Amino acid sequence: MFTIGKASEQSGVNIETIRYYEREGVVPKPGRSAGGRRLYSSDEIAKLRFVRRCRDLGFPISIIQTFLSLTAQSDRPCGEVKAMAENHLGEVAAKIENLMRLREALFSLSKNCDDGTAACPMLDALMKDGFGDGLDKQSSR
Amino acid sequence: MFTIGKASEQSGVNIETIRYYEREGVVPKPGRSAGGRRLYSSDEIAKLRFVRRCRDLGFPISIIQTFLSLTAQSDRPCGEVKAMAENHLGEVAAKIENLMRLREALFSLSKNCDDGTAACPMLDALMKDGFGDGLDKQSSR
DNA sequence: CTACTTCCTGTAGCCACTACAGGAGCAAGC
DNA sequence: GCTTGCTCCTGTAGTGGCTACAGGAAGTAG
Repeated sequence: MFTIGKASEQSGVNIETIRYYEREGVVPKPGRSAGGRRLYSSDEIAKLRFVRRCRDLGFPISIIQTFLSLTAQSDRPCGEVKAMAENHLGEVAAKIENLMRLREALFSLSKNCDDGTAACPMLDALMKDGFGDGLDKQSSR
Repeated sequence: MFTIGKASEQSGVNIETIRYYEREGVVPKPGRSAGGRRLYSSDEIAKLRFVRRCRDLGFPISIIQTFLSLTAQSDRPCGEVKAMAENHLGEVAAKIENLMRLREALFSLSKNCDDGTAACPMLDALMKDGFGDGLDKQSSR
């Protein structure tokens, strides 16, 4: 059994984040020592690591909770998992496209700026009436 | 002079967001009608539109405030603006790279999933010990 | 026994909004 | 003048996913 510090080290999840996950019910409450400290088994640490990897892949907590309940079943319904993963993959791809359009817009705005001169053409373009209002929101968030 | 609804329409900024920007001091407080309603001039609406465009480009509010104070100066120090824009451009490019790595990871995980079968290899891979802990955080947020 | 580290709970802050609740102002039609 | 319905007002709370304290208790090394 491991204290929260060791669990954090081994799972790669921040201590505060582990407690947050516990509060939110993402992972089950661990046992406690006589002095009231959390004690994690290797299995519980594996679960934390799983959550972190899913977060690194950009899955939201709500999806990860579904994943966790699926991993708890002896048969792991692959179809559902695949569908959610591919849906997320689509979102990631869309985000990439948006960001690439954004990058182009930023690039063409900034390349007109000559260093050092007054009357910045980039700010002017953003102030003007007709300029590109076609960028998607959410793109960079 | 325009009420907040018209200002919202013309600037593309949500009504609630306009009030939020006012509270936060992003844009100056507008005048009021006898009945206490906000009244916006065309200039103030242009400022709101400027903020929205910058947000669409992914600039954080703090940077936009700097932009606004720069546009208020008669000479607009282009060097500074360009530096901030290029810095942001770098961040966007980094985000794209991270997301592309993410997309690859998601793709290779999900393509091993055959629909319908039990024992999902994707979930297995994420549970296992040795699997890729090399993905960057923040990448999809 | 002391100093130091790790842990505990609870709360507040981050970003940039968004979503109410409960009330007031205002324009058009009758 | 009165009603209907729309827009607007303030203030507060919620979103996601953490992160950062404050103030105290437990454990450990010398």
